[in-house]
Amino acid sequence: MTQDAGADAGKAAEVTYATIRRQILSGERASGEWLREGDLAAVIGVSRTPVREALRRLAAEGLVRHEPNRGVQVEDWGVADLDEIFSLRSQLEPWGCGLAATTGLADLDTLGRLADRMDEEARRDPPDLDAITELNNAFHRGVLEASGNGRLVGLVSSVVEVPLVWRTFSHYSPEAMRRSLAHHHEIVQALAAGDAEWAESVMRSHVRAAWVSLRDEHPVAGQPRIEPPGRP
Amino acid sequence: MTQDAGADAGKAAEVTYATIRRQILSGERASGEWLREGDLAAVIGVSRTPVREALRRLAAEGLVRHEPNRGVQVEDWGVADLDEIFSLRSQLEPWGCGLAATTGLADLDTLGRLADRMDEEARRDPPDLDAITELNNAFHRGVLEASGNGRLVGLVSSVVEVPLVWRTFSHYSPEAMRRSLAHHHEIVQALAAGDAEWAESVMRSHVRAAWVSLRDEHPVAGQPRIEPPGRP
DNA sequence: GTCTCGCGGATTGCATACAATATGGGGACG
DNA sequence: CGTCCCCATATTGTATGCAATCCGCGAGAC
Repeated sequence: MTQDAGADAGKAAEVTYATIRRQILSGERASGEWLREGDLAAVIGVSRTPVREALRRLAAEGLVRHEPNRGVQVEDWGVADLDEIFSLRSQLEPWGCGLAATTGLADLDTLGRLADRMDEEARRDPPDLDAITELNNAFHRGVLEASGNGRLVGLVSSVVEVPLVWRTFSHYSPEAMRRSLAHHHEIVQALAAGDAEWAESVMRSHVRAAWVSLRDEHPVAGQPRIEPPGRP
Repeated sequence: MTQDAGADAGKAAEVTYATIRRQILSGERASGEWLREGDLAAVIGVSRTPVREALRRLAAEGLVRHEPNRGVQVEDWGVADLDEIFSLRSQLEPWGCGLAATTGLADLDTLGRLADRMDEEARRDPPDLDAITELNNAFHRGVLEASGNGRLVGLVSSVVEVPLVWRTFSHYSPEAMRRSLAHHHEIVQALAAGDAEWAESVMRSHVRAAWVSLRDEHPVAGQPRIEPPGRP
């Protein structure tokens, strides 16, 4: 009864997977925490079998680490991971965004509405960061889907599904937030104009601005700051 | 007795996973084929539990498709997938190769030896395509590992692990084969010179040549040929 | 003749019982 | 007093039994 709410999908493995995944991404399960099959089974109200299945899926996605005969623990992430993730994003997302400008697949109305709704949520006091996060992820996914390359969507998703990154907006300053929201509208305009280079460029700015914002929130004393690479 | 050979690793789930994965990549399991848990368990000599675990892992990696309450079937791939895969590769691998030129992480001796051994295998009559495939994959992995971005290695691996691509060399003409082998040596030289642009450029040529070779081997009558995108 | 309903076999999904393995502490020995 | 071994315990890995679901086929009604 702990989590199932009213209408469970009839699939124990699925709700187990969704529950644990959500708990990890929200930070409810701390990095390094051991996930015992028995405990999870008892809490969620299923047997160990679907729990094992869920843990294997999460391990394949890189959210948890599976040590044979030892158990499963939540993966831990640091600034080095942030650099890996964002250097990849700043390579893939601008490219996909540029493609999306010319495929004609982009649903500009939907993307525009998502950007508008993010503006609304941001104006609330206090802003609903979870809602903004969800809208932002939907926006980025929508852009990449318009690239026409389904694997690109999956790759970027698998890379950004990390607590630090997933909750990007929790770390934004008001100014960074405003700039990010403005980028979204500019991206829609670039896509509408069918200008691949513009679209690519805005998305690159968007991603790299996020990179810097997150880096500033996660300084690691003693570790040398690695500046985002760039052309002189 | 079917597959376990002498020294099984003591882990039924692991050997099951490895067995099925190898069968799919080698083409032994055809696209669209249904993988019944019971059958696999009987053939491999384990119970259904580790089989289910292996199938879930393979599903998470995209090698098989899992339909709830129906079963698992081998994913089927076509020319469209080839285009997705190679447009991604021609974006990621050259970038990673360029990075590898300046990180100083590249083990040039090992990479050089891999390229040499591929030459040797190619000179045999007939060439051992499986051996060449293995060496080639090790070479590409080695280059990407030298980029210093571990996630890049995983991403590219997950994308190229498709039968059509995995056995790239089975479709090469002698000329394409020679050119490909020459590229490997040139990549090592570019890395040794620390010239990122050279390294990136050679890898891009290498990947795009492979793209064209594979496309020519998998023409689909009736479907319009989509030329690889390129700048004028 | 065609459409619908219901039944039977096959297969997956889940739960539970048992076996294998790692961990930590206590005691004997040097 | 320190070290090593051994066993108790917790946890994972595997096997098996049962319930739920899906698919195909055939009988019956219109």
